[in-house]
Amino acid sequence: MKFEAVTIKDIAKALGLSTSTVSRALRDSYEISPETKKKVLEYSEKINYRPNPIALSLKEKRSRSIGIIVCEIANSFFSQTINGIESIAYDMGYNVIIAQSHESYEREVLNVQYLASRSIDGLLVSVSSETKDLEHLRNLHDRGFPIVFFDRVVDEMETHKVIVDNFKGAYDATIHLVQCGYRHIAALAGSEYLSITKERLGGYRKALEDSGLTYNENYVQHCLHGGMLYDEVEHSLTALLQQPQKPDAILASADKLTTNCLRYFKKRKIRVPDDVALIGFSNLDLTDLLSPSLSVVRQPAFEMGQLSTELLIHQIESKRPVKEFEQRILPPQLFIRESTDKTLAG
Amino acid sequence: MKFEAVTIKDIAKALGLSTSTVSRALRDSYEISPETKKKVLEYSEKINYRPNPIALSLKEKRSRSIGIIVCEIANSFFSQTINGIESIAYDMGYNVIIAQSHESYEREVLNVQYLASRSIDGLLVSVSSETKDLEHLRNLHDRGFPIVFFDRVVDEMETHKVIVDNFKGAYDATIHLVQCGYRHIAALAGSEYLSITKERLGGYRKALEDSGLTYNENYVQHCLHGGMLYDEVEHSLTALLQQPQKPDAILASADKLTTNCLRYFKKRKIRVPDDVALIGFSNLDLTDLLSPSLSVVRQPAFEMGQLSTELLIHQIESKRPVKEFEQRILPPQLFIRESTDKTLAG
DNA sequence: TTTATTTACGCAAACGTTCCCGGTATACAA
DNA sequence: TTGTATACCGGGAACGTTTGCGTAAATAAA
Repeated sequence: MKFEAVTIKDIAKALGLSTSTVSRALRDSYEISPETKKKVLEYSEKINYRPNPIALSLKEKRSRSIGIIVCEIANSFFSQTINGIESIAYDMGYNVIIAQSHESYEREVLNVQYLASRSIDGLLVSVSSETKDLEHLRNLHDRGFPIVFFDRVVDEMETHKVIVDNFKGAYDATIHLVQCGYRHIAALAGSEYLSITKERLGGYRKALEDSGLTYNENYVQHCLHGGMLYDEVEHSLTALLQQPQKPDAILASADKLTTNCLRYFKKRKIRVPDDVALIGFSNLDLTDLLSPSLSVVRQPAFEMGQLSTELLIHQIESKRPVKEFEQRILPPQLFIRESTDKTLAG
Repeated sequence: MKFEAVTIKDIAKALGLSTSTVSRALRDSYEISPETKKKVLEYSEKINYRPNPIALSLKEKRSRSIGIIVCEIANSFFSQTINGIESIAYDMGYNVIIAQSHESYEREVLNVQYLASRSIDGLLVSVSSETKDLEHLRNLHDRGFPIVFFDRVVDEMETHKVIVDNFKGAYDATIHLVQCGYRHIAALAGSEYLSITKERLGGYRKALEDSGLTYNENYVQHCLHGGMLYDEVEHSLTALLQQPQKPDAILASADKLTTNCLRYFKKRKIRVPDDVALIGFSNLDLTDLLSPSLSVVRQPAFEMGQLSTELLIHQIESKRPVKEFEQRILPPQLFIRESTDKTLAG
């Protein structure tokens, strides 16, 4: 079933004008008499004329749409980011096309190719946790295609990047644990390939050292899929709890990691924070309703989306190739709740 | 910054052929000799030729993209539905453009116009909770534009519809409450305009009557924004708890309604289920981790997305106008946990 | 050898829009 | 009367692709 829309030709025919005249009348050109303009405007209003964006795209060699690649939209952080992206994009006359990698490198590559072939004007990317090789993106980038990374960025490419201060987030969270009296603090981290993992582990380690605690390699476990798979988390936690000196606190460095941690403890009837404390990175808006309520490091997701989009559209609309790239770092926020603070339990 | 892609003309020029020959060679037409085909294929592979979808769309009068309108992607039910939609759409060579109404009628209308003007081939809609007037959709539908409703459907329009058996979901949940011994069961419902609200309240009422309990109007409260605004929920719950006979159980008929209910009880230190039991519709995947763990009616969101998309694409690709429309009803699933079952408390 | 058929390719129109390059009609000055 | 602005409008190419039609050469049938 095709859906026939009204075109500029229909208007021209109906009014006995040429398409060029109609086009100019619609764009309010000085070359068209007021009466003709009025006729054209009224008639196109009447038959509800809408310019065909496809035809415009073909002529202008731009589609006024941008692509987004994230691992999962069913992740609070990313859905909040997307809200930020949309708010700016729609205001500036762009629409967004969202693609999910589901943390798979293969799907990420396919998505990039797919979006590129759909002639989008730019790309907003947060890489999958499996991504090591960047050829699929470098390819585009080298040809001058606008790409902005957010959250999960890569060092190897020179583009705009918008991240949260992951080092500080993890540092503050760890210091908080130390202040609460925990001395055996383990880290449950995401994929080793990810920038955020490295930065967060860096903050964790520095906080330990600054507190006079020793950094212990065996206290750090990685989950390649960032907690998407419960089994992975279970495996890592079991390993941590089998250490000669059991950890008394855990820093989880991703949303799903944090909640799956809690799920594990609940299953095993391990009490939080009495047996082990838990703090994690999370943008869920019901961490306060969990049992126990969760202490979290929260990221300004909406703002990250907005900022990334502004940078991207700015680059898209820039006349000259952009050579100077910015890296913006936004502050995380720490929320203290029952899962780390025994005095709050109740 | 524009991004120059390689076209069929470039290939033609380089190989000393006409564009038609190149085009046919690429489509493996029988009219082209094997040698020419080989040359064209090799060269276009070498320079990484990708057909321009914009040009194709213009010619074929279809964009191979479908629009989705939901209230909020940061809602588990909808993000799961979108996953289902994407899984089918991408398989069938369509991409999806997502727009959010944020439960605002005005934004829904704008989104419909925007998507329609982007020449999408079809629309997947779950209306906003404010939507009463359907002119914006009927307009398109009357002109033969493919539209499929899911979850929040409207009676007034003849199209494919995919819903969950809301009546049964609410009925089963209410019967469960009765079986647990609750006798004063209130309902916290969403917007009165929504199909799901009516259906769920219908099931609630029937279950009460079948159990020999009287349906009490004062036990039903509506929240126009479906729980998006905490204040609305607070207001409704306060009204319910001020009834002469305080309810001993509540059926919440939307995701945000359910969680905000819990938030309210937590704030007021109202114990669940001891002071009041709570069961709600929800697709969150951590209702088991809440305090107390939540009894819920869960919807097959992913399947709804898949099914809706299949129906839509089928209609888009149908040669003749589709006149016979289906309404598919999927079964909900009941999960019993601590918030209603005192024997599970722990 | 003549005629018919096949093979392999090019030309040009079309999709909807913009915009450069004209053209014509009227008005007014020389 | 001629020249020349000015105001208004149309023709047609272009964006990248597909496709109906035409046609030359090569081959097969007569």
